[in-house]
Amino acid sequence: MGAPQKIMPELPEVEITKRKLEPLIKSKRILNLGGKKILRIERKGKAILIYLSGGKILGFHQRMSGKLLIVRRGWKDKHTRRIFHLSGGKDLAFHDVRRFGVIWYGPVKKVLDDPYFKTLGLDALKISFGEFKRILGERRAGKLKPFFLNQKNLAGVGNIIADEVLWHAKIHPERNINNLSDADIKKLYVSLKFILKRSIKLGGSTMRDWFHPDGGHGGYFKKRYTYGREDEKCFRCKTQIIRKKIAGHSSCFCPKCQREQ
DNA sequence: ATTCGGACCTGAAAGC
DNA sequence: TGCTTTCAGGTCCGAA
Repeated sequence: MGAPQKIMPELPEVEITKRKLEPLIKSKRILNLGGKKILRIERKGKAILIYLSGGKILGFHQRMSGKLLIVRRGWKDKHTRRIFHLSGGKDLAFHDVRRFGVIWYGPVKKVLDDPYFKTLGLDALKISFGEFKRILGERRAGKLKPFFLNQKNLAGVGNIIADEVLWHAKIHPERNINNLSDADIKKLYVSLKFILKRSIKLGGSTMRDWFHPDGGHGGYFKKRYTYGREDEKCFRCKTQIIRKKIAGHSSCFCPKCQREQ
C-alpha cells in the first residue's frame, strides 16, 4: 500500500514523527547505506536524527515542506529527493516539494558540529521554568515573537506555536522582552508547555494531507486558537482576530486580549 | 544586539 | 477562462 506518512515542520509534528517512525524503522538495516543498523531516533529542535551502527547519523530537517515517508519499496514521485531501502521490505523516503529541506549523513560528531546544532537553544518541550526565565533575562531587548522564532533562544517553536502560545498567555507578539513581569514570564511558560503538549496530544497540525502511519490525523489545526484565524472571532472575547506581519511572518492575535503595552 | 528584507523553491489559492 | 500576484509550517545572509 505504501500510504505515505507526511510530516511537517514544528516541534509537535517532528516529535510525532520521531515517536511514530521509531517503532517502524528501529533495528532495521539501511540496505543502500552499507547495511547499517538503525539504533535509535532523536528529535533535536526541528530536526530528526537517526543514529546508525558504525557511529553514523542520518539526519533530516524538513524546513517548510519536507516529510519522511514510510512507503512500499519503489514508491516515489517527482518530489522524492532520497530513498533509503530498509530491511523488511519498506522504503524510507524524503519527500520535499520546495527543496528547502536538509539531509545530513556522516559521523555523529561531524553532523552535530553543524552550526544548526551547535547554536540550538534548549528544547522548548524540556526547558525548566528557571532556564526559561534565565534565557529571557539574558536578552536585553527585542520583541517576544522574534524571540520565540529564533531557535538559538529555545528550540522547536515555529510560527503556529508562537501565535498560539502568545494568544493563550494573553500577551502581544510585539511586547518587549525587557518589560515582562514575573507573572508574565510564568504565564508564557505555562502556555508554552500547555500548547506544545496539547498539540502533540492531538497529533500535530494537519493542514493539508498529512496523516499518521496508522491512518490517524493530526487534529491540532482544527482546534487551534488563533493561527490563521484572521477576521474570525477570538474564542475568549469575540473580538476580530487581526493579522500583522512581524519579523517576516504573519502573526494572528486578538487586539483586545493581547493588548500592546 | 536585534530586526528586516530578500533569497532559497514549488504550487495552491486568490485576485483581476 | 487564463494570467498575475500572494502566500506558505524554516533558516540563512547581509544590511540597517
